[in-house]
Amino acid sequence: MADQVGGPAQVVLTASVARRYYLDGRSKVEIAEEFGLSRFKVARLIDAARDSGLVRIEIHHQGEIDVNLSAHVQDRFGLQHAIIVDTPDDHAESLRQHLGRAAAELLSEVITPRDVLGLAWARSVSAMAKSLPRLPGIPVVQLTGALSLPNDDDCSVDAVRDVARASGGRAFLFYAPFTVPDATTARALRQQPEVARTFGQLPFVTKAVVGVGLWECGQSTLYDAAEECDRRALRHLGVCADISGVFVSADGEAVQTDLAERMIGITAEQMRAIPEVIAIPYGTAKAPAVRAALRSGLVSGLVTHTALAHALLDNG
Amino acid sequence: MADQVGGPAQVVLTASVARRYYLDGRSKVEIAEEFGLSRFKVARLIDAARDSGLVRIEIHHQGEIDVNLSAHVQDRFGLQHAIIVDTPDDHAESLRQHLGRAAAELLSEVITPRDVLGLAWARSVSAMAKSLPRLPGIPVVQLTGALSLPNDDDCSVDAVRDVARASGGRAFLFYAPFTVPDATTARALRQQPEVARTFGQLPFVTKAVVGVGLWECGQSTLYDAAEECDRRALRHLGVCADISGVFVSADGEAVQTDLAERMIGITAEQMRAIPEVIAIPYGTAKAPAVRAALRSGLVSGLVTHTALAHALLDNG
DNA sequence: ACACCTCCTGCTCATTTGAGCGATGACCCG
DNA sequence: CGGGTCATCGCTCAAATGAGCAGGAGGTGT
Repeated sequence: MADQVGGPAQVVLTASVARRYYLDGRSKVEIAEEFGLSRFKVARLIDAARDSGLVRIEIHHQGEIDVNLSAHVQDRFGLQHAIIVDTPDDHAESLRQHLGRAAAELLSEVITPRDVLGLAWARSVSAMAKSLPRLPGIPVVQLTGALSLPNDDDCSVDAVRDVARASGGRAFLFYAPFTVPDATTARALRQQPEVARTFGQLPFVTKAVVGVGLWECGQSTLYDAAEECDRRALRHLGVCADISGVFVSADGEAVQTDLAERMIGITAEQMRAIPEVIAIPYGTAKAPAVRAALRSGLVSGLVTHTALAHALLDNG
Repeated sequence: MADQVGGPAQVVLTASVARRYYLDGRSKVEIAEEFGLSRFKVARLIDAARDSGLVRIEIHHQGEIDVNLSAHVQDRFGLQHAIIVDTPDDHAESLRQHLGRAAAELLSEVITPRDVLGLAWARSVSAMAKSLPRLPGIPVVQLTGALSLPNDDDCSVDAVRDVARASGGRAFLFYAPFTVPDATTARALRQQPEVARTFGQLPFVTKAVVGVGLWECGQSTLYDAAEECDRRALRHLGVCADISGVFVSADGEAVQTDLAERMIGITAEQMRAIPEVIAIPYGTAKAPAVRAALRSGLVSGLVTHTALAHALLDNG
């Protein structure tokens, strides 16, 4: 990379040749004829131009997406898709909107008319649904029950309905909470026609969008909604992340929990059967949970922001 | 050039492929295998990456030389060599030093042991001589007589002697003024052994370095040294530039003058016979003279600064 | 539903390109 | 001056590449 091209005449000649080759798209043979050189000489000049740094090649997208980081993350974690949105902004609301839009673009790009779409409960999923443009007429399946938030403005049922409406496909949805007080109630709820019908579609789901939570206060809506004893119990079981209700440990293993029996939602096995699961996490604090989710192999697509991506890579 | 690559997944894929191709130097076949694509698809992705501006290729030298401008000037005026030094600085003294150094580098690059070097009188030539490193042992020939400047610190004789000493070759030099009061004296001087011997070498000179002056007050040492009647006479003859004593009009034609008979220096024909003549002009005011000199075909190499180069191109 | 239409994909063949090789020439040191 | 050393140059052959073409999928407008 040291500037070892030669004297100034050599530098100018090298630059001219490199310009013709890289910018004007001429072949080396043409250039050789034009400059009265052998094509080998031209090739060596071009090599020298690259080695010396005279020719600088940059890959940079002028949109919101950090392509280099995206590719790096995708490569590092063996993902089918990774979209890293470059936004300095770290307000949760704004972040969610940006990621939602990016995820919507990604989804509408990868979805085909033969897909069956699954949507889990998450604010980021709702944000995505809001930005989603026209989709082919595909079935949309609700993956989890609903969780009420203090300032509740979205819920998965809306998202499923909205997306199904936008696509013109069938909507498999149900009205039930994500968690219930006891396993019996959960079993009963699962027997309900709408729930059973919806969960019966799970094996056919080919693409899903989920959220990821870190099993800590304020980092998972499920955690925040759980009783203290469940919080502690799951922590003791080594739960690190919840992927829209599927619990995994820091090393990516699915964790069996009592809480799961009291939940109305997709299981780890069912999620693993889905060919492509896209997660939309945000906030650097969630890095350990996202790492766990990626290690688990349950998640094959990631839409997030630069800060979290860096956090993932720094200690990944 | 519009960003028409597709959705975010497409963008990331395109960027990954482009990175492998341009930065990692992989072949398209390798990339196709790695990504599970056809090599045609890879080629199209790479084309798209270039067209969309995702891949940006810049050619920029991190030294003093503006390679793009140099190439442009060289191309525009059909020169063998053009070196444009990028210096914001426009103090004549400093400019001369920079250009002198660049010209010295150029000369030491293009000179071969079989060359015969001619040096004209000019401050820039002296500046070059000062920066000139070791040269092969070649003969050095003085092309013109000397002109005394008010604050005289250099003269061509010194330059010739210095260069010859540095190269270890023979020095053909003489001590005579550039201009004398009458043609008879000039003829007599040309008969002098040293002068005759030196001028006898002119047909063998293969490379020469000269200065360029604009035939106006303060833009040519020859003009400044001339009598008012000569100044006017030459202006009426359409003289635009003097190339170390060779007068040319704005359209590049050599101009026959009375003054030439009273000068001890190289003629237009002799200069035209030299395969490579390098000029080292500076100062934007001289642009018309440099254009004339380039048009004349007498000068085939140019070493100058960005401002003058731009001035040349703006109205070239 | 049907035909059309456009875009996308992958093929073939001719050209371009890269890696390695021997020859030539310059340089260095005795 | 002469031998050794090194870099540079252009060639050969095989792989890589680009241009043009035909088939097919998906979308669209009656």
